[in-house]
Amino acid sequence: MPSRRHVIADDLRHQITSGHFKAGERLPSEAQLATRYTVSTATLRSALALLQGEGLVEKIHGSGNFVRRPLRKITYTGGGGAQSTWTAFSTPLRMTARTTNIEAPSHLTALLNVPPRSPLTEVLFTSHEGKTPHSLAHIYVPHDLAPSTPPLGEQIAVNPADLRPPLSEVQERVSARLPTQEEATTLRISPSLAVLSVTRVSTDAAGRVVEAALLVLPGDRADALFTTRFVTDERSSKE
Amino acid sequence: MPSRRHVIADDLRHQITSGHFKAGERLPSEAQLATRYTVSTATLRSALALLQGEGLVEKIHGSGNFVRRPLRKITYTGGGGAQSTWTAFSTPLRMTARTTNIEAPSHLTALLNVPPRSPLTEVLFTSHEGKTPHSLAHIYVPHDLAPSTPPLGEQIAVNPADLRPPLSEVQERVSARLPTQEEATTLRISPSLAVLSVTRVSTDAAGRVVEAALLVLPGDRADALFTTRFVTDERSSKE
DNA sequence: GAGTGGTCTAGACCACGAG
DNA sequence: TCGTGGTCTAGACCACTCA
Repeated sequence: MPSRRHVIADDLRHQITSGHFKAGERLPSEAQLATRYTVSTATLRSALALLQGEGLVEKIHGSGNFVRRPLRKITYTGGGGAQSTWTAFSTPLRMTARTTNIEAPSHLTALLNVPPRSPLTEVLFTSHEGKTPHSLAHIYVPHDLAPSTPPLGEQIAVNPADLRPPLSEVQERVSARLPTQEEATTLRISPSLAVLSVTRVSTDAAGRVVEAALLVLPGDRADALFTTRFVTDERSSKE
Repeated sequence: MPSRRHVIADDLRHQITSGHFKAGERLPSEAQLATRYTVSTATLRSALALLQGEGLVEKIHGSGNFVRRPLRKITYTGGGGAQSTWTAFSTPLRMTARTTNIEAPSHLTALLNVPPRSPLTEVLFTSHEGKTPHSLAHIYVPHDLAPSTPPLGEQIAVNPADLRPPLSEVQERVSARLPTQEEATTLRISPSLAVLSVTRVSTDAAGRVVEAALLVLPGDRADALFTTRFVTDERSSKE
């Protein structure tokens, strides 16, 4: 049984995908739409909430509902061996980085395998496409391993594969969840739009954790790709 | 500025995590809770919606709101080299499988690299812990490669690593999104609880796609783990 | 200040579940 | 049948944005 909000959401979705409402454009106000569909504002808002969860609409308090600009999909390449953590794009992403020295908070000591309040270098990365934020990364490196020259915008920070004593292992834990309020604000996404969260821990040959990275990617415009190749000898070496 | 629904959600969350409301228990009816907190039912429901998105509460139409039983977290191990797609658990998971022969629908031909309407064997897997569904998997295998003895409940179906001509590559694409209505129903999760979606494509040495698997895991009780080890010789061979 | 979305109310009626 | 959650209304008032 189709509820009104679904019917309205379907109609609006069609008008958006068919180009009747263009990318970046402001939709009519909720009051106008409610009148047009002869529903109450509450019902209309719940229809918009559906589209918001799909990443089609962005609500901006005080100014309106906007058709979300469909951004280039980004793919995070796992395995730690890529040239850069972010794959290359035809349109280069603009990156901003902020480096801080902190003392390891409790939730990081286990991850980095360091004593509490060890000195760390934290790098906060944000990638943008145009004006829209695209992804978020917190990277933590033990202070004595941090590069003296802070990395610039070309690639995402610490790139352990090339710069460092050889890594022995990169472990990436991927999960799906809703964004925290802070993440939703920074990424300018709906609190109801799922994000992909990647926790990457890189270990060197000595077993020391060289880097921990916490990445947050909006679910509608990013995914992660992991490729495993097998040795095609008779010894199918793995593990 | 804390809204009422957040205050209520915080309070209920605390009562759940502190054990005042126990796992599996039914909460007071929405009308009762609304009275207790002196808010309208709409406000109370929006508070419950927050908890639902966190996976703390399960709503069952017609019978009540229940504290969701915190299930064992499952970890999907990537890389295709694990003994079974699902790692072992102290409490074994119950698996149910349903095998069907179908003709490749359009959205699969590209994935499997086969002509339209090729014969495929589809295996639909559901894992359960107790009575609660835990994960969902659609596995597609070209019909002539399908094992004659349908796989049983111990491990997830087609396990290419051991049974088959050696694989050359396993590619896993991971994304985060909200569940479809069907997935939400099957997994008995809230439509607002993010799921982790894994598309795994296994290729053999001849470049033929041997298996495609579409996995859906509830975000609050599953994550995926990818481990990459590097050769610790002087030749840091990768790529 | 005018217009927008955000929160909330106090109801009504419908659909589902279990006894 | 009865109690539950699901949908919806027609407002009110508040908070934010922008000219």
